Amino acid sequence: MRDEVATAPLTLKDIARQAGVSLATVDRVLHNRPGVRPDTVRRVREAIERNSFQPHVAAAELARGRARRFAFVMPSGPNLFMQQIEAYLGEMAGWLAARRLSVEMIATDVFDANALADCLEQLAGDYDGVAVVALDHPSVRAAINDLVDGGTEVVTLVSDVPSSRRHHYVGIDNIAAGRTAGALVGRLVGARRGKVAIIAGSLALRDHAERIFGFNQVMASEFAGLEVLQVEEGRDDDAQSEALAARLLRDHPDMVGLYNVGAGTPGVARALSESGRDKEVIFVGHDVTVLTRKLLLSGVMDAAISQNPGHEARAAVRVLLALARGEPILSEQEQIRIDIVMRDNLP
Amino acid sequence: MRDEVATAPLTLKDIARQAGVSLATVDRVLHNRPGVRPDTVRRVREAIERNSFQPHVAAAELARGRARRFAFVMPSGPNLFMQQIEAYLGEMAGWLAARRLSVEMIATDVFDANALADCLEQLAGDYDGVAVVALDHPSVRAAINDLVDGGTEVVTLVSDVPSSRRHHYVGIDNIAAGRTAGALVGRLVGARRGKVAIIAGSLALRDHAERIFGFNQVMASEFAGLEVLQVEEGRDDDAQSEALAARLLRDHPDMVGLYNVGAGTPGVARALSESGRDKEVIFVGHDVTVLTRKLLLSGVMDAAISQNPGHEARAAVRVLLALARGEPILSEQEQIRIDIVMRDNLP
DNA sequence: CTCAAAATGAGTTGCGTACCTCAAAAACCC
DNA sequence: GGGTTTTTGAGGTACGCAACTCATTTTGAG
Repeated sequence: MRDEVATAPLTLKDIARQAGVSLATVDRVLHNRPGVRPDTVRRVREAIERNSFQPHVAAAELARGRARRFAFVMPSGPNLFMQQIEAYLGEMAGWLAARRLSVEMIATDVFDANALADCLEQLAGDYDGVAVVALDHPSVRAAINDLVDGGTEVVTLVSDVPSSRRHHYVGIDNIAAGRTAGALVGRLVGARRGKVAIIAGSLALRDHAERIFGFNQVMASEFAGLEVLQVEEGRDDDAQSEALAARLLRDHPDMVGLYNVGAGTPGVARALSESGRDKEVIFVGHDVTVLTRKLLLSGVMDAAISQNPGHEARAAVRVLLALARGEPILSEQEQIRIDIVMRDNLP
Repeated sequence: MRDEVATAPLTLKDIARQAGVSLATVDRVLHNRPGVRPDTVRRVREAIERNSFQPHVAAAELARGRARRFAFVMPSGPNLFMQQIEAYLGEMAGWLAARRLSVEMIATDVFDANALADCLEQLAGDYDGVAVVALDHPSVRAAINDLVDGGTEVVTLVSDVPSSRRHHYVGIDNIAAGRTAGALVGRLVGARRGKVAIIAGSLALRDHAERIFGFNQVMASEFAGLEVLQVEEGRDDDAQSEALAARLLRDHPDMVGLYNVGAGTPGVARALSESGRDKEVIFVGHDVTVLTRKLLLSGVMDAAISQNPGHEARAAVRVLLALARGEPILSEQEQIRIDIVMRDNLP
């Protein structure tokens, strides 16, 4: 009992013969070159459809000659998550080399919209594709659109600019991530009542704001017994976050839940441990790093919401490559899932 | 501030020149063909190392000519999970065709070790790679080893045969999955006390047994307040599982948790809903399907442990392809994660 | 009908590798 | 030293497509 799923041993020559035209004409149609009558275009297209012909990527890749260059535009500074993405790109080095792809990292101040926009503008023409950890700002949007118009493939990474004409967004739905965090805190707190604190990096960051929105949504609709405190901003900094958490714990002896929206998790965890209340306060944060790993294992942290950075790095490269080649994107594959990571399913 | 990650514009001709030999000799070394002095082999290898040369996959693929054939050996019968895998392979049709890969589905009775072994033996020589939902049995192990010896790449899918010489296992760690389920049930039950029931497909299935093992491990060590009932076997069947669940609910009014290890989740859910105790009994099962999706959304089901079937299908194909090409495997990419899926992070 | 413009055919070259043949050179044996 | 075997070189062909040239045919406008 065998069931064929896919085959395609045809070549362009076969298509040309079937369409009753020459190879040159098929080539013109395939690459949208001018000088072909609409009727002829139709005949060729039909022959391609009829045989569900797919150009042999290996042959196409070999024939085009020049290598492809991709750029990853990422925030400068000691950001662990970004370092991880870079590390994962490094692991792909062999894969990239075998496909004659080069990936270059470009660091900019991601909080400065104009600097980011300038940086993007400078890339025009030099790269076949750009992945950018974007900032949703008019000048960045314009820069992205300019790149797209110039023929560069653009994907946004981690943080989206939905209003731009970027070809793809590689990252999670942050509202859903916040909802997930909320549901976890609420459910793990259980029947107890008390207060829930939120520490974010900055409310000006789109992803943080969205997470908080989702978190509050769930808390309001499903966990009426829990009172959500005003959001505190820790600037994604360990020391600041620790101080904030310590103060919150002191001021609210009835705190039962704590959600850290951005970075600074180690600091928050320290405050929690030193208060001696790490077992009673449910603590949920984001991203699995060496540090959060330990916190999950020791039980200080109850769950981490994670967007797999390795997956994001690879997905960005794959999407850029598929776009550049004109291949369809396997959307299910490239979609970044919201991972709930607890002690027993640590990757 | 730019930082190169990977490049490789060299060709075999460059390697030949650097090593002071001809293209033919480089070719001989690269493909382990005989007739080259050890010293010459070393020189060529060094030149390859020194330049971290990577053959251009597109060129290699084009040159080898013939297409590759892969076989997926899967259980016959109306298994939703397997249908999903097949569906995802269908979605890859374009991707496969563009690479001149063919994937064929072969159905067998996966519970009959000898039938499975026979089926595998018949594939020898016809396929470049085989992915098999295996059964851990001596004759299956022998069949897998025979395939490997015959030069066929073999990966086990979903269910492993660790003692065989298969090249790779695409699936999750089922003990960890069971542990995760246990931790979820225990934590979501919260401070309450009572009984926890387990319904499995069959204790003879390796993956089910492992999940139960992990589940019990966690319950024993961390949730002493919960009494785990004896495992019931529902044969992965909806009706049987429903009857079992109904009986368990009747016999144990103090049941607070329910873990369904295999299929049959809709049946269990029906029993739970009809008992009117779906809100108080924490229900954790496996896999996200159209049906479990609804159950998660309605709240009957509290969490699903999921191994992404789309990921498994694609990973199996990618691994087989990488093995056939002699490329390294991106292990982090191909590792199947244990997904915790709750209402708010439904994919 | 004429002539220019548009459309098409026929052909070439090259991409980097696999795989093959045959001859020449080197190494080895006695 | 001669003869044999092993090792190496040189070269060719093929893979399927991209990208190009140039000649030829077809089309449409006037």
